[in-house]
Formats: sequence, structure tokens, C-alpha cells
Amino acid sequence: MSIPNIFDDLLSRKSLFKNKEILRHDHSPRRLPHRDEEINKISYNLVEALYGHIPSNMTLYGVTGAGKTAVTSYVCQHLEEKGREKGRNVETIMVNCRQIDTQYRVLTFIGNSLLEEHEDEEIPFTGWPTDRVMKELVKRMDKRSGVFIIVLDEIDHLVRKAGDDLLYNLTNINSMLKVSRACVIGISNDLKFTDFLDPRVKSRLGQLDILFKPYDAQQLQDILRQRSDAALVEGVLGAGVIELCSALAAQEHGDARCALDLLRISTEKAEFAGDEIVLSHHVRTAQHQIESDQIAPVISSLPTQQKLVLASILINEHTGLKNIQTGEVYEIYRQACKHIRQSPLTQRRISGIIQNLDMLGLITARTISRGRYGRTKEITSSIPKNLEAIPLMVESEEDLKPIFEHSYNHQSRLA
DNA sequence: AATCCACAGGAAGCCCGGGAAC
DNA sequence: GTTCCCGGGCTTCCTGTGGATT
Repeated sequence: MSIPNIFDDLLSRKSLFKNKEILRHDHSPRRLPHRDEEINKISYNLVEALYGHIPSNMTLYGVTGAGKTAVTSYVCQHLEEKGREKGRNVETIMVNCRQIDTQYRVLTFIGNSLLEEHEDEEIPFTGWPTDRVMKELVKRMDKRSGVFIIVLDEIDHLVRKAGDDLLYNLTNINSMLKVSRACVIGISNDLKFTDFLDPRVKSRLGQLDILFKPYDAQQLQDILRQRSDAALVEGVLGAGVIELCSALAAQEHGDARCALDLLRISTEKAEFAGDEIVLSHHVRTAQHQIESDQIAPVISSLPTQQKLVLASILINEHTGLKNIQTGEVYEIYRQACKHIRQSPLTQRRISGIIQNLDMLGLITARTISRGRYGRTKEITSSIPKNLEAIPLMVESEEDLKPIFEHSYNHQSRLA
């Protein structure tokens, strides 16, 4: 008698998905509901590229999951297609400035995506002076001759971190190009990021602003329906599941990405449990999982010092303190360092780390003034309670273990 | 109205590791 | 090898500040 293969059972189960890819938020569908106006505005401007003219630079604003990236890549795809048809070389280069987040790296990325094999050498990730990378970039663009659409996604992130030199250079690139043309599209989650910009850059980049309004619950439902029709087996969605996913995502400032993830993971949950219909309790479980799945890797990949600071905040909260001040965090942090025989960093640095943890969404830090008692930050952890943050940190960094043993056994000393 | 707290957060510069060019 | 460049993490030094208290 043969032993059954462990996959037999899984394979014989009926899947609830027809095509799971369609429910991923990075999948680009053939139609984008409720974004006609934005698509029209962008394509009206970009059509210039097909005549060989320079389209205006654009900035697209809107909250995460409002469809900015999806719309842009959708329009650009169509544009490139039409370009090929008409024998005009139109190329789009999309850069995610959250991953590629310095001037040098963005320029290198663009340069290397224009690489002609066996002809050009790859620009190294470090070593060259920036202006040389810039010159090389211009050279390659001219060699390929055409109109280049440079899309800088999450540009606010880059500007906040690295300043506006890159934008200055890129929005000025047409004066260096001889035969080619280029246009810059900035995508920002932050409405006010242009405040940080040099006025010249501001006026050149902001020739055309487009605001993406968040989707409302009704629109999210349409999106989910459209996608689930193609992605899921008919009839597997229980009553009210789409409505629930949309409502939850609409609470999260109308994030379509969030709605799609929610629906996909709910279905996975149902499938895993062997249920044939997705019900609202699957959605609830999925919601919890999404929360911790997003946060857990962020915590465990934190550098040691940042873990220490986060740990200090958590220890403080564990002892019942809320709205901790920077100074208090620093004090606990110093004790923790002493305990594991590390030399502590300065308070200035910790202030920066707190800022960073806030940006990562692990804590919320609001600057408040307590009058006579100074100006400081009120810090609260925003890690969901069901997520065990401390084991996560210890797991990825054994050295930290003593701190928690120490503090959890001797709370009174720290309080 | 002046003071003053407890920091925020900018600027400059150091040191390091990575690499290129000469 | 030496000298250049980039970027990250960090320190030092600094100026700025909202509002309770004097």
C-alpha cells in the first residue's frame, strides 16, 4: 500500500480561485473603474509624446491605494503601444522612490534601464560622481532617441529624505538632451510635499497637478466585483462579503489596495479551512492577519539600535505608562544599553530614531507643548495588541533578550 | 509681558564601507 | 597604491518654540 503524498489532499480540493493574480493589488486590470477623469487628463497631456513634443511635467496627488500608480502605468502602457504602432519611440521608466531613495540611485536606475546590451557598460551602484551618471543618462537617452516618460512614484519620500537636487536635474534634462525629449511625472501621497521644493523646481514640476480622490465604499465595491468576477469561482462569495471588505477599506481612507488584499486573503482563509463559501468571519481573520503580516517583518528587520528604542517604548507601556515623552524613552533606553553593555547613542540620534519609527508606523509621535514643562513628543506604540512584538525582536536579535527579562521581572525599578 | 522648560530639528562634519579612476 | 566619490550612521553644536507659569 502506498503512502499518500501530502499534496494529494490539497490538490484534490476544489479551489475557490479561478485566477488569484487578478486579486493582487499590483495586477493591472484591463479596465480601471471610476478613474476615467484622471485617465483622460493624463492621456490628454501625454499624447504630445506621440507627436514628438514634450508633454508637461505632472504631479499626481492622492492617498495610498487611490489608483495613482495603477492609472499611470495603465496610461503609459497604452502610450507605448500607440508609439510602437506609429513608429515613435516612447519609453516609460517607473521608479519607486521608496526602494530607490537617493539621487544617485535613481539616476543609476534610470540609466541602467536604458542599457543597450553589449554596447553600454552598467553604471556601478557606487563610485561615479553624480554628474557623470547624469551625463551618461543624457547620452543614452539621445542615443535611443525618443520621448521618455520618467515616473517617480512616492516622490515625497525621496524629497523628504534626499532633498530636491534630483528633481532639479531631471526637470532640467530637456536643456541637455539634443534629440530626445523627457517629461517627469511625480506621484505623491503627500499633498504638501512641494512645500519642501525650491521654487524653480516647484514651478517646473507642477505644470499640471492632478488630484486623486479616495474611493468611496460604493466605488470600492465596483472594483472588487469586477475583479472577483474574473478571479474567483462563481458563487463562492457569501452575502455581504464584498460590502464588508469595501467598508473596512473605506475606513482606511478608501484604499483599494487594502480592499483587494482583504478579499484575496479572506478567500485564502476560507479555502484553507476547507469551506466552500467565503463569509464575514473569514474577512475578520484576514484583517487581523494583514495587520500583523505588515508589521512583523518591519519589526524583525529593524537595526539593533532601533529595536532597542522600540523596546524601551514597549517596556514603558508595559508598566502602564501612556503618552511617553522623549526624555523618558531615552532614560529607559540608556538603562537598557547599560544592561547589555552597549554604549548608548546620543539623545539627538534617538530623537531621529523615534521619528523613523513613527514613519514606519510602529509608533505615533506627536510633538506637543506642555507650556512651562517644555516641548516634547508624546509617544505611543501603534503595534496591535495581538501581535507579540517582543518575541519577534528577541528572535531576530538574541542579544536583546536580557533587557526584557530584566525589565519584566523588575518592573517597579523602571516605573 | 517676560521667562523658561524640554525638547525639536537643522547644519556641519566625522568615520566607515563600498567602489571607480588614475 | 592613492585619491576621488556616495551614502549611512552618528555626534556636536546650535537655534527655535508653544504655552504654563511667574
